Amino acid sequence: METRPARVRILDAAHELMRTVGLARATTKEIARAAGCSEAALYKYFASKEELFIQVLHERLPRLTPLLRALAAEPERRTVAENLTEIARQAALFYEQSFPIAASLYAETQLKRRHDEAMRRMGSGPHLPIEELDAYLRAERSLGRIAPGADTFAAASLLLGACAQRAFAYDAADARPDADAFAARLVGTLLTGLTTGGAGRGTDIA
Amino acid sequence: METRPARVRILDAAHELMRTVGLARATTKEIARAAGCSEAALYKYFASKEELFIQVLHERLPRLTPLLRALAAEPERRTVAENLTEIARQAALFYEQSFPIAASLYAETQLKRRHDEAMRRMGSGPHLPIEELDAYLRAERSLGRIAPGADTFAAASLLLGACAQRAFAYDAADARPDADAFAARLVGTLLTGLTTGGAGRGTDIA
DNA sequence: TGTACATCAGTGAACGCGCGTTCACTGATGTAC
DNA sequence: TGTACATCAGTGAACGCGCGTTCACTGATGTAC
Repeated sequence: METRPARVRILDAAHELMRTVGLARATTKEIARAAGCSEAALYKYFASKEELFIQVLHERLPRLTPLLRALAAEPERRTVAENLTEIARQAALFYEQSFPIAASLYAETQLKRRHDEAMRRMGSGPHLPIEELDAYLRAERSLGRIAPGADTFAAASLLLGACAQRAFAYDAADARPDADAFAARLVGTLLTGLTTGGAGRGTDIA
Repeated sequence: METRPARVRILDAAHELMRTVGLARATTKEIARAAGCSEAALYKYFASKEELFIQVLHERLPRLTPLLRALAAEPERRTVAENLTEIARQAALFYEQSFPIAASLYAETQLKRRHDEAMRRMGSGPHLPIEELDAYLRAERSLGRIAPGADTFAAASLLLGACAQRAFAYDAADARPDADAFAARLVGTLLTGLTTGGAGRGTDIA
């Protein structure tokens, strides 16, 4: 016997189906079956199927913001390399989870536009992590822990971009790089640069 | 009066609709209307709608490979910074074009799996540009034009990741960074690193 | 040249199916007296 | 305590619609004699 409230079960079922079979095949019939209720019950909790999907996007996708804000507020608890490696690791996992669902919005331009606008009203959106990492890096620069001329926006774009791309570049090949090692290597290269030093292969960063 | 062959018109129409209204609303009726033929005509050229989409993916999406192969074969025609900036610029435009359609496959897991497998058989896929850029960078390392200890794979992931993310991070905010300036800033930061120098703000790289 | 037939690109109209959504309803629980 | 009514979470069955696909067909062009 299922004890969680029906609304929660429906959201979870929809989320799971969006991940596994994709937005297009996440039908009301399948969602109801997975949630253990009737199709009609969906409409007691959500005005429409589109409304249900919007709620899944709001309530079920993870956020990167808490970590980034926390580090920007107190950068000095750890070294720059440690902070950045933790960010990259979490970002890699974040995108791995959220990317497939976020990407599938491109198949439904109209739904995507609704979602984009809702994001904009909340001051949120997929560019936010970049801005927040940028803010963290500016804080580090003020502290003199990275070079005074460092381009913090470019660096934020590079690091988060690599983590995001990891989510989709490797699932045709199904050999995604391990998140920990990947994070360490990215940070090593980002800190040192390609022209200088021979800092080398990631594992000696941590 | 339309003179191009019907097959070409159908592929173009499907491509255009996939970009504009999305995979889910690119119906046979709309494709036929845009191509200026009947729905029945689609089935004279393609076995099914899914087959048509697969062909669009094969025949209409641009490729990054030619540029990357050419630079890997003859790196010394220009400086490393110039080569990388050109790569980043082209990659930014490449992802801007191909990303929305590629992403929408996540809504149709089954179609995506078919496409992924076709890619794998051809030895292609979204991880290929990373490998090719990696190969180019190894060539540069052999020539001594970048540091001997440089992590070429991490660098390739950073640069292309940022270009790919640019394609989707900014279309909710609809204020995408200009491709040229963005490319220059990324390369500047990637070459110098965050800890060293004060190379600064991109424009003085080109 | 004319005629009979073959080929070919393409169509209009229909088909069945699965979808999101709605409607009238039910059975369990709570409440007033 | 018993009874009459109200509320509430949820349902089975049906609805109309739009979809991908198919079928029998057409009219134009090519070809053999």
